[in-house]
Amino acid sequence: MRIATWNVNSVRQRIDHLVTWLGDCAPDIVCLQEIKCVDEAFPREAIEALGYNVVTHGQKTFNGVALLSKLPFEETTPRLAGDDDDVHARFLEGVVTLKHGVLRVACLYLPNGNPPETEKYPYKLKWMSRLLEYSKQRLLAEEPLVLAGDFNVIPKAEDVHNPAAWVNDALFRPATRESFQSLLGLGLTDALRAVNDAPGQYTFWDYQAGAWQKNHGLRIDHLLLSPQASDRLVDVGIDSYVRAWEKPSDHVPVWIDLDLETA
DNA sequence: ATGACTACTCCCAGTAGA
Repeated sequence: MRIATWNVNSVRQRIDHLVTWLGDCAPDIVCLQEIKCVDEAFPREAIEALGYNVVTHGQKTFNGVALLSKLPFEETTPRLAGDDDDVHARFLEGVVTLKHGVLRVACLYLPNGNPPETEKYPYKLKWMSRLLEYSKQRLLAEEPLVLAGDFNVIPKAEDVHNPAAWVNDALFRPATRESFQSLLGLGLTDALRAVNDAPGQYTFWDYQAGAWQKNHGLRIDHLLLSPQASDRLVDVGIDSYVRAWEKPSDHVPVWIDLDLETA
């Protein structure tokens, strides 16, 4: 069972890349972020033609998330609980049936939070505390659970080329990193770090200033696993090669292989 | 470094991203 996450930075701009990569990677479930379109504008036919079920939670211009799955969805739920006034399309949960029980996958696009002296940063921290509460509740079920997406969090200094330049950035501020650590404190496992402790495992390179060519990247796209999922973790990969394609997203796909039997 | 890219939008200069 391969589960992937990718911030595509506009699915309509990236549909050719997405179709090619789906063929290369052959994931069973995919979490997409920043689709940047309403549900009706999502290019679902091209993806359904590859055998995927498609569920979107879109928004005009900004944000927007989608789930693709070769297994049928038992249920899908948009929006993260805890703030009825939050209209950003940043969260979509899907449940699929396994041979024994279910697998729950939450696709998330966590707020960026910059500039940190504006209301954007408190919004980010509140969103993270809502995610913490969601995770606490879901972990009580003791089921395979995957939180996958663009977290906009640099967890540690080894996850950014020049950490000193990022100390006051919303992606790397102490309060941001502490909130991410509290997720791990609940018993969630950072999948990449479970198999690879090397520095520089980047998932994002800015478009500006030759960041890709200089390998000035960030690790901000993550898959967090409940104990029932991390027990089944076999492999993790970062498909950084797509960043070298023409007109790429600034993020690249990250995937995990879980040894789970399907029905 | 006032910067750099890319994508969006009541169409095109302003906003957002990270």
